[in-house]
Amino acid sequence: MDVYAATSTSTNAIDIGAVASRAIREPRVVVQTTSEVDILDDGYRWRKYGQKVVKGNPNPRSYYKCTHPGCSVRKHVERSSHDLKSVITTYEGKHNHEVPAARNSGHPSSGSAAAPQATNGLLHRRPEPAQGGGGGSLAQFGYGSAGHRPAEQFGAAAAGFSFGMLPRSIATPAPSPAIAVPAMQGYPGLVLPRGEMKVNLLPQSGNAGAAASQQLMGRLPKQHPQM
DNA sequence: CGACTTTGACCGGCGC
DNA sequence: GCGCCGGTCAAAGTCG
Repeated sequence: MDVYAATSTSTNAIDIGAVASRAIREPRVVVQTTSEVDILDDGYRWRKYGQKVVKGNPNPRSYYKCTHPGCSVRKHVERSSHDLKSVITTYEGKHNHEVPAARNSGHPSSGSAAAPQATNGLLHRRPEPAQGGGGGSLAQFGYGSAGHRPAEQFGAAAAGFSFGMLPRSIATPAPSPAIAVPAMQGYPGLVLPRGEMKVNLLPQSGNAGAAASQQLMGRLPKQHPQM
């Protein structure tokens, strides 16, 4: 269970697939992160609008909406039932605005702004310690679209999405281990706080969505042989 | 005072 | 046709 966490080689995996289960035209990005806290601030402002306990998972799933006017991006956050350290965040839609400069990263120059803990994204009230028991951060991205232009759309989505947990402004100078994925060099916005990141581009574009999800979930309990 | 979280109820879709 | 489940809304309450 704590294999990847213990190895200090926290890994973020990104799975990009097309979820064809639904004819949604909004890009869907699933980010799986290993973290003590379930609030990963990606730089955007979110308003929680609901929480529900879904079947198959004792942990409640939270629903968030981007508070920016005109931006209808939604985000679902739920903790893995098998691994309490795993937090699965699902983004739906893409932001049509810049990240509000005011969160934890207003002034990259100051340096302190991108403090390691802030990187993790603690919101106002959340006394919980970030990454207490050796949480690396394993993030897994699953990308679903209508099923057309997988890679292409991914790029668009990723870019428009900023895709990361951090505004690209501090992506570079951040003293904390914010790493841009080499494989994702095409997407400057793609950054994750601490940990490495692995990108798995699922070649399919037809309907591996379900498969991808399944795979995504399936690999939770069992770790990757490589990680 | 404003912004945001919380919680229960309500609605729509799907499966049996 | 009924029941279950996931998702969203809206009102109240809390915190900064």
